[in-house]
Formats: sequence, C-alpha cells, structure tokens
Amino acid sequence: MNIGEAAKASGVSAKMIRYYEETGLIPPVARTNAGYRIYSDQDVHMLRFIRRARDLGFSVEGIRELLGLWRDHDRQSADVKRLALAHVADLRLKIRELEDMATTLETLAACCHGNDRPDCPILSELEAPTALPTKKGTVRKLSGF
Amino acid sequence: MNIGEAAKASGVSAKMIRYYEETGLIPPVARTNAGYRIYSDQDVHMLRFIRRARDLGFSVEGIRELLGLWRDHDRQSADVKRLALAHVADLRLKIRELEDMATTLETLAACCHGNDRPDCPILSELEAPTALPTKKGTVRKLSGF
DNA sequence: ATGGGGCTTCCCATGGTGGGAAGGTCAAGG
DNA sequence: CCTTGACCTTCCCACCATGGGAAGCCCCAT
Repeated sequence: MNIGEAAKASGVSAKMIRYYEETGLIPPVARTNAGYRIYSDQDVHMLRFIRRARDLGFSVEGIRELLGLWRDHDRQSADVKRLALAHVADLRLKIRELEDMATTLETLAACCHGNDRPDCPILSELEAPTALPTKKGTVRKLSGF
Repeated sequence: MNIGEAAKASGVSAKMIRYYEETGLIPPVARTNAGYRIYSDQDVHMLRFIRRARDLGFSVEGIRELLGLWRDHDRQSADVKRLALAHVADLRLKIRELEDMATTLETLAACCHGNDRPDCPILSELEAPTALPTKKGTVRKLSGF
C-alpha cells in the first residue's frame, strides 16, 4: 500500500505519517526499489491507533507511551489506566482554565451596554483589573496544550 | 524605565515585549543614545492591558483589535462586546471538545480493571473505536488555540 | 578601572500541522 | 514507445507564542 492509500485508510495525512516515522513514533517501513514507502494492514492498524489517540487529545509523547503498552503484551492494564487518567486530569485542568476565562468575559460582556457609546466595562477591566470572578490568580498559561 | 523594569511592572517578559514591538502589536518606543528602550508609565499601562487580554485567552491578533478599540475613543462599545462574545464562543467550543475527550476517556478508564492483567478496554477502543460517548464524530482538531 | 548585571541583536527550539518546490516514478492511453 | 497526469520522494518554510542562549555593548558602584 502506498503512503497515500495508507493515509486515506488510517485518517492520518501522508505528511504526518512521514513526520511520525522521522521522529521515531513509528518504525521506518519497507520501501520499493524506487524508494516508495509500503504499508501493510498492520501498519495502517497502528496508524489508526495513533489517529484515535490524537482524537482523544494525547500528545505525541503520550502516544509513544501508549504504543509501548500496546505492543507490550505483558503490560498491566493498571499502567494504561494510570496514563489515561493522568491525561484526563490534564484535560480537566485546561477546561477549568478556559471556563474561568469564558465566565469572566461573559460577566464583563453582560455589564457592557453594547451600544454606539464608547464607554465599555470590558476595556475598563482590561485596563485595570478589578478582581472579578477569575479565581486562583489568573491562570493564563494554557499549560502546554 | 528600562525594559526589565517595564517587564516586572507589567507582567510581560522582556522577550515578549520586544516580540510585540517587532511584530507591530505595540509601536516602537524611544531609545537612549546607547540603544536601550525606554518605557513610560503609559507604555506599561498598555503592556498590562495586553497581559490581561492574554490572561483571558485572546490571541495576539485579537489583542490587536482590542487595542485598536481601546485607542479609538470614538469606538462603539457594541464592537468590543462583539469581539468579547466571539471569543467566548471560541472558548466554549474548545471546552466542549476537551470535555468530550475527557468523558470518553473516563468512561473507558471506568471499564478498565486497572490490575496487573494485560487486557484493557482503553487500548481495545484505541485499536478499534466502538462509537462511544464521543458525540459529533470526533472533533480532535483543537480548533487553533 | 574593573566586575557584575543589565541591555542589544541574532539564531534556535518547541509541537503538530500544512504548503510548496524540485525531481523521480508509475500506469494508462495514444 | 512516448506522453501525461497523478503519485511519490526529500527539503525548506510557515504558523503561534514563548523561552534559551551567545556575542557584544553599556551603566553603575566599588
């Protein structure tokens, strides 16, 4: 199977497949005499695994660990669970950060007349923060997503 | 005021201040004979504005628009409100995506024994997705945050 | 006058992803 | 057999916002 077909079959773009190979997330595949990469159904299977993990928000590093466990038939499911729940914790943290931003902004917007006059509490608050419902002292750093 | 002092006073790192200047988010400031940047209280005021907007998750482009309105004393507060609410919509969308990922993973983790045996529904589902509570056909692309 | 801590610019890296150029290859149809 | 178009290869560049670090200059206090 060509890289294009593998891409279509797995949902991972050809560009990304090459990238994953280059960075060692997946092992180099066989080549034709002309240098074309050849993919087996097994390979596509793995690519779909990766794709699915990306869908769930795992970083490439996280996927590296997942793949390790996937390939290790002596793995302990507790390890997988730990990995998954750690990722959930990351997600929930990020969600809380975004939630705080959204509610703060909504509160401000609700105070804004939204008319043709220039006075606007949103800008005022950006100018001089007045300790609004943003708890825990301004999170901001989107903690590396 | 030196760039270092301005950074401390505004909460924006010196590196980022230079970057904002370079990319035209803020106008170039005056320099000493030796080429040192000099910041006025006004400048620091603007930097704090920027910092605060970043805290609320605005992109630099978004901030560019906000700054435009901020400087425009004939602005209409409706424009600010529109900008803010559009951003809230982005945030909420992103939140929903992350939420979906988290609940899917939690559901899977709940099905995993988490013991020393290798069988694990999390890996199974990554291998061959079985239409779990991920609504709306796998969002995945973290829509450009 | 010297030393330490600023400042300057410039380059590089991150993480995933896409775009595109230059060149080789393959298969189908004339 | 040759052309054409669709594929493949590698390589470089861009994004966004941020940090790290080097080389070199500058300012102030001792």
